[in-house]
Amino acid sequence: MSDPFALDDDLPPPSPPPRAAGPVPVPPDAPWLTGLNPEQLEAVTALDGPVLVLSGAGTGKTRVLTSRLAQILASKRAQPWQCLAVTFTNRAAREMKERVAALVGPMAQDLWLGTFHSLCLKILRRHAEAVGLKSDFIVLDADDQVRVLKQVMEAEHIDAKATPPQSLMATIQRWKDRAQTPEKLAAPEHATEVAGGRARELYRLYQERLRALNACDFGDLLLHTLTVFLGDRAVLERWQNQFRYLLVDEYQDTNVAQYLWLRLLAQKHQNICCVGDDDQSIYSWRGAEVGNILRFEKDFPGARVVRLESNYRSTPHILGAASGLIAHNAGRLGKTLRPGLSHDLDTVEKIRTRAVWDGEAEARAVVEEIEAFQRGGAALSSMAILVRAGFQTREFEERLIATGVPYRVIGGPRFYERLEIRDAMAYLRIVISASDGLAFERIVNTPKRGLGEAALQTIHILARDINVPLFDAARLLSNSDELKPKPRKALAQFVEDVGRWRSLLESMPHAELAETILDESGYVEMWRNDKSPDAPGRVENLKELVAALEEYQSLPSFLEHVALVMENDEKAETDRVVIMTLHGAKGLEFDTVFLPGWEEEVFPHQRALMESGGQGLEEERRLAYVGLTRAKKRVVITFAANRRIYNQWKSQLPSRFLDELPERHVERSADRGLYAGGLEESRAAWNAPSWKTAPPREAKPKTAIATGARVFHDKFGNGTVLSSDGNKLEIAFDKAGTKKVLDSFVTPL
DNA sequence: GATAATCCGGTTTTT
DNA sequence: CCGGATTATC
Repeated sequence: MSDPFALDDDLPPPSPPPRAAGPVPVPPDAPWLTGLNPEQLEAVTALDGPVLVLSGAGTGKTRVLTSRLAQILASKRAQPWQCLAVTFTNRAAREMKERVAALVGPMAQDLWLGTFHSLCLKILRRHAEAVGLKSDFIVLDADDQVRVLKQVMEAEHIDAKATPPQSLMATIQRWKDRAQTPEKLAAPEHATEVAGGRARELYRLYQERLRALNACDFGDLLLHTLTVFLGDRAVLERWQNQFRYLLVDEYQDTNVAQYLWLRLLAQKHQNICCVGDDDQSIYSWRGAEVGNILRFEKDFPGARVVRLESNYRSTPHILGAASGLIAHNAGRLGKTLRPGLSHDLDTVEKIRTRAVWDGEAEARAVVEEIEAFQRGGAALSSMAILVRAGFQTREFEERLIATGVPYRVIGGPRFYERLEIRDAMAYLRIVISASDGLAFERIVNTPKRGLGEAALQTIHILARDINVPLFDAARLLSNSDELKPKPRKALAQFVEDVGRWRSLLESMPHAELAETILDESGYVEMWRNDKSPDAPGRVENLKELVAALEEYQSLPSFLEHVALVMENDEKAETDRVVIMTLHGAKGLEFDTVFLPGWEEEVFPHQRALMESGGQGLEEERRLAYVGLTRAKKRVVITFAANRRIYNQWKSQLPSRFLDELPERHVERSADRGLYAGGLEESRAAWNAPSWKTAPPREAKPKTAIATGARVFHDKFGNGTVLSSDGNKLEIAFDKAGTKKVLDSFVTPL
């Protein structure tokens, strides 16, 4: 395999950093410099040349980043637009922008500050032609990506069962993460593993298809930008010259493509400052390379390394527990978190572990504690339940609902990823841009207009033959007699509708236009008539979408925003407990953190354990470290002796991580009848037969179902049997109408 | 082309 | 065992 870090192009040796034209000394009492500890001060003021900041959890890395930006600007080393600051999430970007603005004022507006993807998009818009795109190319989200790939696979007669498009997509993403274009993708060894050896070819075809659609996916934003830089020295130099100072947040999460991107841009001035923590690297499964931290000193010779080890967030017990745990990982860069604040060890709580009987008892225990803290005056929003995986949230939700404690689950399907929202946006897209083939496909027969596979195919063939967008092909077909009268009429109606909406683009306010489109297309109507239980919610969401539109200048600017910012803007906070995954919690902090489910195969997760080489386990351990270090005051870890997984009872073994917590920082307890201890004790207890058997399921007597009987169906609810034919029943359901159903799907009432 | 039955998988997730 | 996605059937 070729070295993914090798760049095709021979880059010029870095020229010595040019003397900045008269940097100005910054007074040491500048507001962003006061109160910094010596290491922080060094990280903030070492402006010239490469700097690597190894920043442990809670050591003030955001403070360092924002202060450093303020320092660069105040020293007049660069104008705001000559500074590039990169984050991974929009949330982090927003926070940084706000905090810099607080220090330097409106100048912050002109910084190049954003996520890798948004910055790449900004750059790529100017050089799109160099990679075969027009500058108004669209950015596909995950859903559209898979749909495109699926089409490619179908055209190539790839068996979708042997190779699910999803998994090939994941493979391609990983290639893109490592900056492997189809051409560069070295060894055939990759290509042979997946899709019957044709993965590489499919990758190439997928890229071709994207280009034909004038579209790119998230990975392409980076990859294309790299291609542009490498393909045109003048362009590269233009950007290298502009960005005199680079700052990178969460550096341990960068993938190879992002790393190369940074290295290219920093080559000229060498003023790059990366902030990261190898112990918080928890995204290797999506291409992040912790190794980028290790490479830094090699690729930027003479780099200054600053370690931030004073923790201003957590108590000494929490830090001790977290440090003791993470010490079990091999190959760390090695940092020690020290308490940066003074604590009275007599009053500070040890972290607590608690053994409980099962998941229900766990939820009860945690919620009881939450209520107790609340009675003690703690805000609910100061407490969080951090789970390993999404399925764990349910029992907590149930318990919180039962006790009436307000809560909020972070994560889950996001607003702009919902089916109805994506459909609605496809309508907006096709109105704005007739050439948006994906949008056309998505809604041409939604709601149903009687345009089936046959009609779609005719449109596709014509579009391909005369090389026009699908919508134009549709227009031509609606005036010809290629199609049968019915679909032809439906298509003509659709084309006319879109044309009418398009003519309103200029004259009608865009939110109103969107409302009109959703109304006249019958799309809202479709959901109003839908009897499924989530239909009313979808209608609500569509209303919300229209409301959200008001906030934007125009439809295109709205769609551009949505392409990159797929987050929910949650409304103003009432006081609620948060439930979220450990991954989602990175970068946040809470007074009290509950860490449930510390059991072997739950956490560390089974799949991580199966991976070879212990890499998976180490990442799980880092995840545990992230969890512990979210807490300011106290941590409560729980683990259950029994857990129902996929509705099957299993007896659980306490997580090995429990044994890795240093005893002096931990207070262990167990609910009545349970062992408090670690692995050894519970191994003995494990085989006790008492809890291995789940209560046997009630056997259902098989009764014949007679005409007129009342029955229940999982999907359709209660109904009355009208007639039967062998094992087939015709049933009039109370809510869902009359259906034909097999008797095995209903139960007599 | 719509609807019902069957199959399959079942961590983490941003952009 | 539950649900989403695919397949099978009318």
